Amino acid sequence: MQRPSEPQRLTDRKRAAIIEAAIDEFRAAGYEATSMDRIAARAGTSKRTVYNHFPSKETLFAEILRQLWEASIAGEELSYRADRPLRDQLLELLAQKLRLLNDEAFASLARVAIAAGIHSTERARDMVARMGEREEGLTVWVRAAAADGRLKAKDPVFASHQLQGMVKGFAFWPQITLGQPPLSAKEQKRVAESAVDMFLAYYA
Amino acid sequence: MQRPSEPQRLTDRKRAAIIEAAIDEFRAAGYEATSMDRIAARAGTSKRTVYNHFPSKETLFAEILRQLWEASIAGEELSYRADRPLRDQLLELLAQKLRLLNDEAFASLARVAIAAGIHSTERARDMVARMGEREEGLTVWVRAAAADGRLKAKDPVFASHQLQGMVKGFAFWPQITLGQPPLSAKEQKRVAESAVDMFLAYYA
DNA sequence: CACAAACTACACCGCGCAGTGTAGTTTCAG
DNA sequence: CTGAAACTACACTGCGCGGTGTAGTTTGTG
Repeated sequence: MQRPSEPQRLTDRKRAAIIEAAIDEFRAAGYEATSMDRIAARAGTSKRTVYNHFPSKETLFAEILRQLWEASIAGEELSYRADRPLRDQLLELLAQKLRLLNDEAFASLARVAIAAGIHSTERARDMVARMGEREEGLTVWVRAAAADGRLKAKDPVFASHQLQGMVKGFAFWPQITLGQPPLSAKEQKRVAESAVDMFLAYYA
Repeated sequence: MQRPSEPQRLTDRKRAAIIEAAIDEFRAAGYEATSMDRIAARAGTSKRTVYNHFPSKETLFAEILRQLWEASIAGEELSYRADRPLRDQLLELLAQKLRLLNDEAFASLARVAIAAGIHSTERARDMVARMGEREEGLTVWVRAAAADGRLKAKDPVFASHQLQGMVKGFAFWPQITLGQPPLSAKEQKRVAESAVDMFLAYYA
């Protein structure tokens, strides 16, 4: 028996190496500027092997996006609890969100996906659908708290987007679009607490 | 005498046509995927003429960025007034901001610039500097209001980023990265009012 | 109207890329 | 140990790109 992280079969190792190399290259240079020759070289395989695994650059790219997406949605859902303070629950929710946003795997996905989506309308459509699901965590919580009478948010989707906007403005967009460094633990705490307090000052 | 929008000299008309075509092409396909042949064709000139005006694709691209940037900073500054309600002033500030975010010229710049900056670190550095200035309008207002004792924002930069985050989460990032349609006047109003009220509930 | 400046068509170069075909070598399960 | 499956090196095609050079035409000013 072998650990799945180190596959025994040569073909699996090669495939993994190709995907890893492709992630690095696409992330560093984007879709257009990345060549299959470079990917093959970095993966330590022949170009032919790359094409034996993936029929085209487009296919390989799609697989990368799929893998990164799956890697990024490992987080578990936190559900509303009527017996706990709103502030504590929201802070936990945001902490989870910030953990995701600061995760390098997720950031890679976002950069590559956004870069790809900016130009290709159809690719952008794919993203819209997927992103929608991911936002749900916070939204359902807000909806539950509102239904419980503890938040006066008439539109949970709107309210949760407001809250997320405040966080992403510090912890996501600058890192994705301007290559800024991720937030430190201290900064994360500050951003989350301030956002939650402002949110509750208005909606509680 | 001739209107500057329709230059008389052939060479000026050609140059303008090239720039216009380049904006369209770069916006539609990004830097890498746009070819000089296509730009020339769309501009209705020969490729040689393009190269007579701009020594390289890179130069042309830089000029596009410069032009779009200048077109986008037409807005005048609104300064803090001690004799007016905070809410009214903030709403005006945000309305101005939303007007800019919804402006097609600005959106074009942002899309092209972000697409360019995502991969090239040096290009991203340029953007950081420029964007910084642009944010200043709201920040100086917050600082003034805080100095006047009407806002308890200890960190004006942080507070103004929070406010902007809420707005951009609806009116900027979805449009830039996911190709979503701009906000209607009604939606803009809602976003601005809700953001300002939340902001004041916390900081006033 | 002459003439310089600008534009055009077009051929051309070198390059790197996506993708293929082939002939030979390595891997590894039965 | 055998043999199929997988990998490798490498040569090659076709294409589009950025950029240049040239010879001839158009434009518009003095």
